[in-house]
Amino acid sequence: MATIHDVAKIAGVSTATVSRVINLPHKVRPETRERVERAMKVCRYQYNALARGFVTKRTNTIGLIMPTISNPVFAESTRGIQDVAGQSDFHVILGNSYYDGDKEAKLIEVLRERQVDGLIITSTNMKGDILRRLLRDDFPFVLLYSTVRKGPMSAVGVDNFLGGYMATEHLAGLGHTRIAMLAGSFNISDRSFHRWHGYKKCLKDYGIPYDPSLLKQTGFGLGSVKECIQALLSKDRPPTAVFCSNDLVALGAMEGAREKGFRVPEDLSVVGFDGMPLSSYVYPRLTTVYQPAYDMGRRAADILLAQTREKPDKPVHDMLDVQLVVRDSTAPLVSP
Amino acid sequence: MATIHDVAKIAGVSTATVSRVINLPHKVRPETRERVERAMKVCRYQYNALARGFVTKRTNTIGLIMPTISNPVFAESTRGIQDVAGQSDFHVILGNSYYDGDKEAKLIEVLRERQVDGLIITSTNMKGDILRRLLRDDFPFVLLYSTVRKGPMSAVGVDNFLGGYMATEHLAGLGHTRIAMLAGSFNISDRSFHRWHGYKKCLKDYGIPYDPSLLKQTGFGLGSVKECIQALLSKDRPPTAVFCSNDLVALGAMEGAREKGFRVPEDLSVVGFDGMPLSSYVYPRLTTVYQPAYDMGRRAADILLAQTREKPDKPVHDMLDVQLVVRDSTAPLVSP
DNA sequence: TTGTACGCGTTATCAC
DNA sequence: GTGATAACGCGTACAA
Repeated sequence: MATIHDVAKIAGVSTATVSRVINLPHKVRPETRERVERAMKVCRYQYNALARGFVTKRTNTIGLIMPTISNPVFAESTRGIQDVAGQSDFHVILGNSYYDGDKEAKLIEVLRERQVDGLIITSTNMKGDILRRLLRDDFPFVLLYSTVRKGPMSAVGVDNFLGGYMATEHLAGLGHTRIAMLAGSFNISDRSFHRWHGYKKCLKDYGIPYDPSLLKQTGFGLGSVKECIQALLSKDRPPTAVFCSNDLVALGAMEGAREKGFRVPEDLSVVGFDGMPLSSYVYPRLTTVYQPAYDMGRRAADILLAQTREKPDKPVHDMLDVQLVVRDSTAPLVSP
Repeated sequence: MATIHDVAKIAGVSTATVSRVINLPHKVRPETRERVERAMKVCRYQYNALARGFVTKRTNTIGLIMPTISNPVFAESTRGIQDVAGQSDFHVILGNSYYDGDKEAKLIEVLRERQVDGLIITSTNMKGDILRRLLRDDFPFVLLYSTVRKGPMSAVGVDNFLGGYMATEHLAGLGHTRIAMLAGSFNISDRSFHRWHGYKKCLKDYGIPYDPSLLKQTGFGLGSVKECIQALLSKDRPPTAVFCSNDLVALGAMEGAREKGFRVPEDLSVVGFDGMPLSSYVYPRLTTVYQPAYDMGRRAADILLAQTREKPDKPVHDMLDVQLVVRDSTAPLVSP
C-alpha cells in the first residue's frame, strides 16, 4: 500500500506537503497541490486513518455497548447514534452484552484498548466499580436508557417510574382492578424495576391493593413470556389487564393470551412500553408508553461527542418525555 | 496514559520483555513476568490495540455495511456476525447505507481508510466498479443477502427466486388467482427483483395470467405500504392474496387491509418474506418465507475471517435454504 | 510556501 | 531468557 512517502517521492515534494494537501489544502500552492494529487492517483494512495489516530490520539470512533441489537428499540437508538456520529465523521463499534455484567465489563475494557474516543453504555446492572473507573480516568462516556438523573455521570433516559405509572393509570382509569405486570428480570435491568415501582404507586393511589402474585418476572425469549401470561390467566381470578415492561413482552403476552382463548382487548387489556416502530402495525394496535429511542440515541451521541471535544465541567442528565399512546389493545373493563 | 516504556522502566526490564509478557507469557521467566505484571498495575498500564494494529497491519476489525439496522432481519444477521467476530476477538464497525449507493461507496472508502481487515456488504445495487476495485486490491469482503451464486466474489444469501416462487405457489395452491405482489423498489434491491421473478414464474406454471397492475413497488416506510395495498384493494376486482417482499411490508399490508375493512386471512391472504423473529408474534401469525438471517450473518463472518487469515484460491458462494412457514395469515380462497 | 526531523506505542529482528 | 533498536504512516514544530 502506498504511503505519503511514495506520494512525496513521485510528486517531488516532502511528506509534510503531502500531509498538508490532505489536511490543510488551502495552505498549499495550487500547482503543488495538483502535482501531489496527481501523484496520489498514480500510486493509488489510500489514506491511513489508523496512523493518524495514532499520532493525534483520536480515532473518531465511539464504542456502543447495549444488551442486544435484536430488540428493535435498541436498534432505533443505535441508528440515532450512528446518524449523529456520521455527521462528525465518527464511526461506531458495536458490542452486545446480552444482559451479562461480565461481558459488559469486558467490552468496556477491550473497546478502551482499541482507543475509542468515548463510550455509550446501556448498562445491565450498574457495576459501580467499572463506571467509577471510567470517571476516575476522565474517560468520556454516556449512559443510555439510564435511570439516574443526577450524579457524576452523564446520562440519557426517560422517567421509567412515571412511564409505569402512566401505563397503570390508563388501565385503572378504564376500570381495571386486577392489573398484572410482566416485568423483565429485576437483576438485569433497573429500568424494569423502576417501571414496577410506578405501577405499584399508581395502584396505591387508586386504592387498588397490590397483589404480588400478579407480578411475573419473565425469562429470556418470548416463549418464557407466553408461559408467564398463561400462568397468570390460569388463576382462579385472572387479571383483566396487564402492563408489560416492553413491547416485545407485550406481543408475547398477546399471543399467549390468544392461545388460551382470551381476546385482546375484550378479555385482557395489554399495555406495552417503548413504542417501537412496529407497535402500531400489529393487531390489535398496541397501547404503549412511547420513549423516543431514536432521539435518545441522538442525544447520547451529541453529549458524548461534545465531551470528547472538551471535558465539560458538569455531567449532563437528559431525561426525555415518555408519552402514553392509546391504541387498540386496551379497553374498558366490562363486568361479566 | 502509561505505555510499555513506563512499565519497562518500573520493572527494570526492556520494552521487548514487557511486550513478551503481554503476547508470549510462557517465553518469560516467571519471576520476571511477575515483576512486569506488578509494574503494570503500579502505573495502571493499559494496552494500546491501535499501536499493535499499526505495526501488525491487522486491526481485528471488520466493517459491516447494510441498508439499515432498523429492519429486524438485518439486526439478526448483525448479531450473528458479531457473535462470530467476538469469538476471534474481532469487532464490528457499523455503517448504514439507507439504500443509497453513494453512501455505500463512501462507507467502503472510509472503512478501508480505517484499516478494517475486511468488509461484509449488503449491497443496495451492485455498483460494479466499487466491488471490482475491492477485488483488484485483494481486499477481503463478503456479500451478504446476495443474489449472486457464482463469480469472483464470495457471497452468502438465499435463493430469492425460489422463495418468491414458494410464497406464490402456496397462495396458488390455496386457490387464489388474483395474487398481488408488494415489492420493494427494484432499483434499490435486486433481492426484491428476484422474488418478483419467482412470483411471475409460479403464476405462469399455474396458468394464472400475469397482471402488471397487481404489482406495486412500495416506497420507504410503512405508510407508503398502506397506500399501496389500499390502492390495490380499491380496484374493481381486488386481489384475494398478496405476496409481500418482506415481513415489514406484510405487517403494513395487513394493517392497511384492516383499515379498509378487509379481514386477514378471510378476505385477503398475506405472505411475507424473512421470517423475522416477531413474525410469529403478530396476529394473525404471519405466513412467511423464512431465511436464516442469524446464520447467514455467522456464515458471512466465518468466510470473511477465513479470508483475512489467508487468501483463498476460490471465492465461496453459500446459498442457504429458505423455508415456507405456513401460519395464519393465509387461507383457502372462498368464493363469495 | 515548503522541507527536516522527531514522536506516537507497539512488534519484530537481531544480538547477547 | 533478555535487551537494543529499527520499523510502521502520519502529524507537527520548527527551520528555511
